Amino acid sequence: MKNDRKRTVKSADNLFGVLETVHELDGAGATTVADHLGIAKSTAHDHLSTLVEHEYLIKDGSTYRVGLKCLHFGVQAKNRIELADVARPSLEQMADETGEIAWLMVEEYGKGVYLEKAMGDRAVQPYGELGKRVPLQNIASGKAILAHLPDDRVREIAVTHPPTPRTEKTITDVDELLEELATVRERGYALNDGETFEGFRAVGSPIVSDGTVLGSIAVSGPENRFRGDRFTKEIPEIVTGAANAIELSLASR
Amino acid sequence: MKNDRKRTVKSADNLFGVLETVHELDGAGATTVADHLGIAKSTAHDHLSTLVEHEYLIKDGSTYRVGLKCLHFGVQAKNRIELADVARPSLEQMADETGEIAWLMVEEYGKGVYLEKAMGDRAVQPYGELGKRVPLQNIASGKAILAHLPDDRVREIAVTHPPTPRTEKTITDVDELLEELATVRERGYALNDGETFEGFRAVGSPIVSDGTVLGSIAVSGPENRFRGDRFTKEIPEIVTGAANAIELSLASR
DNA sequence: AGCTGTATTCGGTAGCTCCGAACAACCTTT
DNA sequence: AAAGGTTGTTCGGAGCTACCGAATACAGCT
Repeated sequence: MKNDRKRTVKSADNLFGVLETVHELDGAGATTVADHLGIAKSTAHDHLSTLVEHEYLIKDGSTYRVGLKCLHFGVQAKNRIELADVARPSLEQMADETGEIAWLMVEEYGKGVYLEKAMGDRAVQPYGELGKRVPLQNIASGKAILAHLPDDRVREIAVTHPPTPRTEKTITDVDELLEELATVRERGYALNDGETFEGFRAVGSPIVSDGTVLGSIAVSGPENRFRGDRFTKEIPEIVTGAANAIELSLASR
Repeated sequence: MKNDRKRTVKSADNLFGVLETVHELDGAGATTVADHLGIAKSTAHDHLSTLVEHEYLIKDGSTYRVGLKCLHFGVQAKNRIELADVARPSLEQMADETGEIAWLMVEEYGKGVYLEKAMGDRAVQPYGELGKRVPLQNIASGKAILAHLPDDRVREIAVTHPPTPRTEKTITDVDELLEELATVRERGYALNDGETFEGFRAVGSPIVSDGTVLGSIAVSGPENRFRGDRFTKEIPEIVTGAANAIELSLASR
């Protein structure tokens, strides 16, 4: 009934809950955290103190903030991903050629993680941030990745991480999604037409090696610079070209 | 006697212990972790499972590795530090002018954290990595920071985080350290003459604003390129110049 | 001074953590 | 292919602790 859950350390729920709350709110006090998690103030306080003692949080007056300790963990994980190194020059080239922002994304636990970015000279940044974890289904780079995962995994992800419908264009139906993914697979790139933010578009392409998808790259920008041939031909060509270049560099090592 | 420790969540010791062990060993299994921490295999296993459930670790066959979840936490903490943004151009300029590596460091919990780096065209990287936490006393950037902290705080740090003597030049005596810090304060920059690695030198300068030290910048490289006037005049001038530029940009916002 | 929101302390018990020992899975070795 | 070694994993239970609630201590208002 309720105890089919694995044998885990229960206090970790609260411990990480507190840490993640402080992160989410970008700094918070004991009461705020307690309310946010529905636990007693005193419990929140115990956990906050614990996290300070272990140097994961910093106490700034009476608000707590996340410290830098996690940075090294994340960087280590990122450094292990060969793709991040290899993709860097291609990302910069894409940013240069288009003037927009270029992103590198990988999948982890059914979510997309932004690993690298390169800013073009006209780049605006309305969404996304290094390390941010986002649903895969309603963004170009996410769909590029999903297109190369088995159907049942896609369904699983769609169920466990339903996207918050942000605009009326957000895809919510799984079958509709799978259909679009087939198209993506066929033509080699994915589009985001205002599904995340109104007036915001993107083109993404997967990085595939030995039949498995390692991640994806994408270029995004405002709709007025992403229309007509530029949206359906020029930029897709740049992005798929860059993806191919990355795949080649990966193969030759 | 032993219970003057604050009221904290005890299982966090093991939980973070396990996480940090996996990080330190760059991937490990249950037995390795258990031995490393001196706890029961089963306990290590429970905690590893817990960390996987919370998506902080990734299970790769039978070894566990740190995942990307922490990346966002660290990036948030870093983004909050205005200095990181402001220093970037100056770091790149230093790297260009010297051809070596330029670093930005801040202090947290008595340790130095590498926040940014810029690579010159001859740069070699023998030490340090983004987010890495190192003792402050035996590196140029660390001493630059310490020089602007109150003496008793320096003593406290020296006691709680004694540096592992890596070469015979490593300073271990606190009074000797304080004396050197006075010199640093006076001339405006700190030196590292093979104290961390044999044959490796560095020049560092603090970033001070309103009388408090926010962090430091440094340039490091092999001894054969860091000698004579270049080590005692040229590079110090570049570094202190860059530090001043950063302090000015910080003041005008 | 009073009031209203915070953070923080602390006693006590329901419930969890941790160990040890058994089991399982996977290898080398013979 | 069986034996032996190494690892990961499961599970019962004793002892400790995480959690709540109530009390207390601040801090900033009016």
